[in-house]
Amino acid sequence: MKKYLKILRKCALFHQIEDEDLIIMLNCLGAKIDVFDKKYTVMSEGKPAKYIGIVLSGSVQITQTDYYGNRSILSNIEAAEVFAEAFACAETHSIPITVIANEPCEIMFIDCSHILRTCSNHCTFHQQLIFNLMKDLADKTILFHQKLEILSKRSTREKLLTYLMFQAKKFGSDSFDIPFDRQELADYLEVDRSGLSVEIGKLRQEGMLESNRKHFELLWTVK
Amino acid sequence: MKKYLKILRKCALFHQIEDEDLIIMLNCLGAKIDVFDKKYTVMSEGKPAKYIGIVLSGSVQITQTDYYGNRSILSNIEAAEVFAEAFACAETHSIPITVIANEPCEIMFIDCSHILRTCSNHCTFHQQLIFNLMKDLADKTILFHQKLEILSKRSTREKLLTYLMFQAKKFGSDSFDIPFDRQELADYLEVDRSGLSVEIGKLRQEGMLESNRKHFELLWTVK
DNA sequence: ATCCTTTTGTTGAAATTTCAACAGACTTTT
DNA sequence: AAAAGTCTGTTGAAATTTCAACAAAAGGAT
Repeated sequence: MKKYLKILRKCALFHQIEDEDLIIMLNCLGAKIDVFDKKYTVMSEGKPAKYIGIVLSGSVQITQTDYYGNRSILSNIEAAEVFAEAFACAETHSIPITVIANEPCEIMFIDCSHILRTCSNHCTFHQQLIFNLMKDLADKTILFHQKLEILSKRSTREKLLTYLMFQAKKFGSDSFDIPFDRQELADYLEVDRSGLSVEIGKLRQEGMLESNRKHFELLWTVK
Repeated sequence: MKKYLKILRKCALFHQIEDEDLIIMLNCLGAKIDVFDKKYTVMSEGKPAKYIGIVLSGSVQITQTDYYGNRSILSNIEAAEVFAEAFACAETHSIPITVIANEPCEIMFIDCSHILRTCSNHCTFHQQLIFNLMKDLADKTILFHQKLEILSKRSTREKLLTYLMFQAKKFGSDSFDIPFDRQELADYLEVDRSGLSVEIGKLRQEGMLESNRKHFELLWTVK
C-alpha cells in the first residue's frame, strides 16, 4: 500500500490526513486494488453501486450506451481522481454507467458503506474523510454543471467553443491537449463526428484556433 | 422559527436532528428568512456563492441565460428542497445561475462557511449536518446525471420521452403533472418550443400518451 | 359576459445536424 | 520497411431543428 502514498496524497478524498493515518484508515476501510489493461471494463452498468473508485495510475472514461448503441462519454477521470462516488453515496441500487480503462490502470476500490457507517474502531480521521467526500461531491456537481452548460448549447460550434473555453480555464492556458480523439470528443459533446470535424476546420480557417489532433490553441482572446 | 419546523423536518439537510437541536443549530448558523413575490429574483448570477438556499414555501426555478438571451432552465426546486449548495460548498467565488420565484416564496439562507468551519460552540449536530449535506450533494449529482442523460439524446422526441420517463419514475405513476408550461419545458429540454409542441402532438396521435397542458399520462408500458 | 393576456398548436422556409461513404494521413504491428 | 489498422477531414443527400409568424384556446380581470 505504501507505494501508492505519493498518488493518494494528491487525492482530494484524503486531504488533511497524515500518511500513517491514511494507511491505517485504508486497512480499516478494506480498500482493494485491481489492475486493468487498456480498453478493459473497470465497472459496468447495472452492477450494484457499492464501491467508490480511485484512479492510482492511468486514466478511465465514464461512458453510457443507450439501446441503439450510441455511446456517450460523461467524463474522463485522471490519476488521483475519484469516480462512482455519487452513486455509492446516494445508495443507488445499481450504477447507470460503464467505466473503461483508457490505458493500463491501477484502481483502488473502497466499499462506500464502510465510509457512510462510522467503523467500530472510531477512526478519528473518519470525520475528515466524510468532510472531504462532501467537498469532492460539491466539486463533481460543479463539473456536471459545466457539462450541462456545454450540452445546453444548441449548435455543434457553440458546444465545442464552450468546451474549449472550460479546458483553457482548467489549464490556465490557451494552449492545451484534450484527453479525447475526434470520435471521443464528438461522443462527449453529443454531436456528429463529421460535423465536428467540419466545425473545427471552419474555426481554423477563421483564425479562431490552431489544432493538431488532440492539441488545441485558442487564438481568440477570452477577456 | 418554530412555525417552519414542519417543513424543515422534511428537508434532507436536517435528517436525524431533533426539533430542539434544530432550532439551536439554526440560530448558531445564523439562518435568515426572506420572502419573495412571484417572478422575483432570489439569487442572481455573478453574486458571491456564500449562501445555501432552502425553500420553505412555494417553489423556485434555477435558470441560466447566455449572452444571446437564451434562457435555459436547470431545475425546479420545490418546498423543503435545497439549492445553490454545490457552489457554496465548493467555495466557488461567484454563482453561475439565477434563481427565480415561481410563486410567492419563503426562503431560508444559511451562510455555508458556518457549516464548513465547525462553530466555536461545537454543536454535536454539526457532524450530522455535514453528513446530510454530503448525502444531499450525492442526490443532486444523481439528478444532474439524469439531466445529462436527457440532454445527451439527439432528438427532441427522445429528450422528451426520457424526461417523461424520469418523471413517471419519480412520481411512481404514469399519470402526473410537470412543473413547466410548454416554453419552460422547451427551455428545460433545450429544444425549440414549436418543435416540442409538434412532437407532443405526434406522440398523442400515435397513442403513446395523453396530455393536457401540464398534465401527462403515459400509455406505453415502461417494463 | 367581455376584453385582454398568456399559452399552445400549426405551418413553411431556412439553417443545421446526421448519416454514409471514402480518401488521405498517421500509427502500430509484423 | 511494408502492411494493416486507426483516425481525421470531406462531401452530398436526407432528416431534423430552428425560426418567425399567426390563429385558436384557455385563463384572468373588470
